[in-house]
Amino acid sequence: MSFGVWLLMSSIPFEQQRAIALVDCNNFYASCERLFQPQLSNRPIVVLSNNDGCIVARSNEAKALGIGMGTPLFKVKDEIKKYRIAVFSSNYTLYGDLSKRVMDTLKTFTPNVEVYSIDESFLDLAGFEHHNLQQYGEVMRKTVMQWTGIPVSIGIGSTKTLAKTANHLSKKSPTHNGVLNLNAVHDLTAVLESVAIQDVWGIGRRWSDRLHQMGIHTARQLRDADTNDLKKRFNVILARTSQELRGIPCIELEEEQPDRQQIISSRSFGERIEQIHPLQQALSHFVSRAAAKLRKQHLQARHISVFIQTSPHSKDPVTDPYYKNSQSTRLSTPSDNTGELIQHALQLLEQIYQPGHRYLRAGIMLSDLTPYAQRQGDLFAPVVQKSDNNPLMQALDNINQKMGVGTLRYASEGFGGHWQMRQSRKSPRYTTRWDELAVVR
DNA sequence: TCTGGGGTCCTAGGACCC
DNA sequence: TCTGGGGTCCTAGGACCC
Repeated sequence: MSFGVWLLMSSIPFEQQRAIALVDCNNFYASCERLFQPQLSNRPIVVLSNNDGCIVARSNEAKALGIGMGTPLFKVKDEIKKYRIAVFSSNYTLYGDLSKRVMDTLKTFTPNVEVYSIDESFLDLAGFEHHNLQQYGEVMRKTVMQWTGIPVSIGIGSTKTLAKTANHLSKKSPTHNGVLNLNAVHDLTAVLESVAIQDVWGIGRRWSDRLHQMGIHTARQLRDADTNDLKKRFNVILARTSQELRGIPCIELEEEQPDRQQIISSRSFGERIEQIHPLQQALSHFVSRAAAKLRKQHLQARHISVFIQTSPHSKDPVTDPYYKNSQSTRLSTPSDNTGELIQHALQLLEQIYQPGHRYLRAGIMLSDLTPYAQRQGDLFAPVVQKSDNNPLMQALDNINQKMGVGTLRYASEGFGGHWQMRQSRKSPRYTTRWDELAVVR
């Protein structure tokens, strides 16, 4: 951009304030479960992490009972009985499908949508200034509820961080009708003063502790802190957050999903594993899942790593010491071939496996990913057909897509051993399986 | 007894190059 | 005998997010 053009743009006196909305599904997993079991409408609900380990979602009733996010299930057993809390294993097939319905609904309100996570989207409302954004948000909210049955909250601000803040506030206070537009409030400073520093997007435990020590306790104080000082004492990320609170956009909307940089597949086991054989099966399974994901995105991996670990919560460090290790290797040429990647993974496992430990968790990571279309061959290796041209991988993916994940698999994955995770309270896949549809009498 | 999984970005420091 | 300085790439680790 030439200097003249820059001058011209920056001198436009009444530049339109940007408007970004953050739409967030309320207690998303709990809301999904409730949708198909309306008899639970006033009962507390919690949804568990993989392996039924800890609580990752709570309905408002469960929150009101003081059930904390991330609490291990066994610690709240009494409360669950006492208050008849409904408990579900996580059902990602169901949540993923309902998420897509919500996002599709939102896309009818503006074409510029960044799906930020399974239950959140940023919407660019530029060009909607002639609307009353408060009302527009309320219509959005009503429509999503009517079309999908999922309640959402909406926050609007001139940057992503302010939109996040608005969303946080809209949930806290019922007077906003689930929609809060910070662009329209009279005293933004007072509003930001009411937001605790740890509730600002991008400020986690560590940083909020350090900020408190520096005397910065609220969003307003972070907004007014010296940018260079923040950059020096923390890093540019925090400096950007401060700028965003000032209304200076530093984090752009990303409508196009960038290519993945890594794909991880890992799990805690249903039972502890000591032998190498079930570990081999589990890792083969993890590689299969990751490789399928890789092919779905038309990527190939150049780097693979394997990790295994015992429980960090072991009671006796002498008989049951904590052990974790990982090993990785660089492939001579990028691959998306499940069989080839399994071979590498199992070789890496040999290098780090130590007998005598009770392993709790293992996983693999594929990284250094490049699009298949841009692959570079190995000058000295025989030409191997991969991905799109590989009929075996194609057939594998096609069959598994039609008949269900895991229908066709590598023998090294075995047939379901102890390593498989516990999911004792999973609801049906109401919206994606014919044989699990809800029945109306 | 029982404590998730999958991502991103940034920085510091070492190896290496010219 | 005297032995620089600037740059890039890679990796590990730390912080964050949902």
